[in-house]
Amino acid sequence: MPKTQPASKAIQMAERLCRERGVRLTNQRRDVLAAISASTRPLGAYDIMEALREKQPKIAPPTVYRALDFLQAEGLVHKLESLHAYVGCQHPDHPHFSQFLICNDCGDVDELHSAGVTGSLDDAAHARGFEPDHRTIEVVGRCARCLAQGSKPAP
Amino acid sequence: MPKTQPASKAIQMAERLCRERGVRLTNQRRDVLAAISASTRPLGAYDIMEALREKQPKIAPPTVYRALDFLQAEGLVHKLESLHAYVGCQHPDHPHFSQFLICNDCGDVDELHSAGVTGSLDDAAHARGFEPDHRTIEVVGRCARCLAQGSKPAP
DNA sequence: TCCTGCAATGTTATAATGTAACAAATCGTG
DNA sequence: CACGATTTGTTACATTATAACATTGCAGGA
Ligand SMILES: [Zn+2]
Ligand SMILES: [Zn+2]
Ligand SMILES: [Zn+2]
Ligand SMILES: [Zn+2]
Repeated sequence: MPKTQPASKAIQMAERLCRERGVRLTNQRRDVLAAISASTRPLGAYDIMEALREKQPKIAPPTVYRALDFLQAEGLVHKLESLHAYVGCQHPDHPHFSQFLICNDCGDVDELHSAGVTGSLDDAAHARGFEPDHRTIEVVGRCARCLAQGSKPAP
Repeated sequence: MPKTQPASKAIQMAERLCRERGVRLTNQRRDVLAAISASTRPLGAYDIMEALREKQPKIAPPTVYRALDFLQAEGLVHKLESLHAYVGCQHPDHPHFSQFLICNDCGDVDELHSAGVTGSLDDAAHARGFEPDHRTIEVVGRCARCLAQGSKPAP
């Protein structure tokens, strides 16, 4: 199951959340979210720019990065630090901390929300007197499907 | 305690480990490790290049990145993905998975080795049929010292 | 309605990080 | 020394991200 949520659903959800929060999901921001949501893979900022270039031939990096900043702040997309790429959040309607499973073979990304992981990490931090703010938790390996078939479907 | 290990100790340890493993800690690699170990903060690749420029005025990026690749492969340095920077490993003499606590105020980095964190993360991954290979676990927040004094000692 | 202030976007240029490709030097070994 | 393999040098370029300032668009009040 490469994607759990169709792009249109993600947009509808984002519309609703932004309305409720009194923030503006502008056309730019919606288009960037749509590009990310339409992809089965994480997209880099410049990939997104290419995707938007049809509608906006003159689009430039700051436009994309600004939209990404907004979408991240609203919890609508997450950045994968180890890939320099962005994915849509699967549960933007409630706050959460995520962990990401990134398949080395097929490139699929799975978003987890394990309370145990976050809890043990925060415990370890608190034991050093450290107060966590933002967490980056990413695991690279092989997904169930690729382990099963032992091939590399999408290089 | 910004650093637990003096630079000279880190070099000695690296010398020993590389000898035991039959790999070569060349001058380049030692110099890069020394630069990282001498710093109380994570260094970017270009920071390292600047640090080496005294001895080697003509040094270029590939030289630094190659040394970093070697040092990472040997577990002598770790990369902090969220900072695009590198730190020396505090326990290079035995294999381990690390977690990093990164202070937003003073920039200090603490390397943890919590079996609980790694265990719960691997459990969560296995529950999805995922086989972990490499883990990136970084927490940004405020360290004990900065929480205590409430100021920003080194901006 | 029209002004006005702020948020958002456009635009240009550049910074920061990282790699490809090939040549030259160096090292260990027979 | 000759050889192959590893390491380093060198040049050029690719990728990711931001600074700075101009312009546009939207909302709320006079
Ligand atoms: Zn999420
Ligand atoms: Zn896979
Ligand atoms: Zn370590
Ligand atoms: Zn601190």
